[in-house]
Amino acid sequence: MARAATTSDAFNAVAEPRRRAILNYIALEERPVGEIVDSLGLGQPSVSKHLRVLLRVGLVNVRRDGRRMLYRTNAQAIRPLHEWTSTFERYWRHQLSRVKERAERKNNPSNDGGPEFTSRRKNDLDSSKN
Amino acid sequence: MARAATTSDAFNAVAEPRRRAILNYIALEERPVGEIVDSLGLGQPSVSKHLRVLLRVGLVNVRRDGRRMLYRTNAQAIRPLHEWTSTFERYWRHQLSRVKERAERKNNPSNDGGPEFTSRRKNDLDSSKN
DNA sequence: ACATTACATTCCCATATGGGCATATGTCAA
DNA sequence: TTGACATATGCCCATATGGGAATGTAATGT
Repeated sequence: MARAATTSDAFNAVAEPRRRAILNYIALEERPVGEIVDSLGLGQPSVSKHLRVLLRVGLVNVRRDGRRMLYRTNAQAIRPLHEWTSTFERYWRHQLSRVKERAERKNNPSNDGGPEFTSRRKNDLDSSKN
Repeated sequence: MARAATTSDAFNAVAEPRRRAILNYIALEERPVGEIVDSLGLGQPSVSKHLRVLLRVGLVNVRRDGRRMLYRTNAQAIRPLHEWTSTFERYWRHQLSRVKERAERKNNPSNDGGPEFTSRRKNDLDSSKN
């Protein structure tokens, strides 16, 4: 099998740089396809296809206005991604503090008995199934 | 051209469900490849390949321990994703409040003169280049 | 040096895209 | 109804994967 279909979820949808660009562009206000095409300098069919993908995963909403289709980012659909990344927040904080300690130790060579930080040993944390 | 290479950035890397699973699994503590294989029920070559991708974009770190390779999630590399999703936080909050208003209006039919929320009109916000 | 363990790579193949072009659709203006 | 606009789709092609099997490689034990 190949990669999971791009249309399957928000994670795949935002993996495309242009789709992120589109989401950023229409986050504030709904816009017709043509404006997106002009602003981002992409082909019209290309933009329509990207919008279709974004629509499928719920990342954008559409509304018809005459012959134009007004798209707008549906920010709520981005929450799952935000939440997933948030679960790592505590980790990068720990890691940052360790980096900080190392830096300080370097400036002040006196051994302050701080914890080790480079190449952690095993068993310093519970390893039961995530 | 086809999709941008998966190895190009964190967004593409985490688009793969298994890679996210791996990141979750080794977020707390470094683990040898074999353990990841057993725990996630994936093929060994497959896991090695995913780890290689994650390593390239900096989402994991490695350390050799005898014949084993201990991988661990480098949470900091996830910050960019977290920050990107955060830029939409204010939007989904607005959207949520609008949904809330609609719900309240529905329960209390008296027109409170609140703002429109369904199908916004054009020009209600500056539309200059993002 | 040889067998074993733990991973990393390489090959091959089916499939998912993404872009550009041409064309089908839907809508509004005469 | 005909013509012009604004989008959406279909088609074709080059390319990027991802998985599984087989094989290469590094490190350990005897």
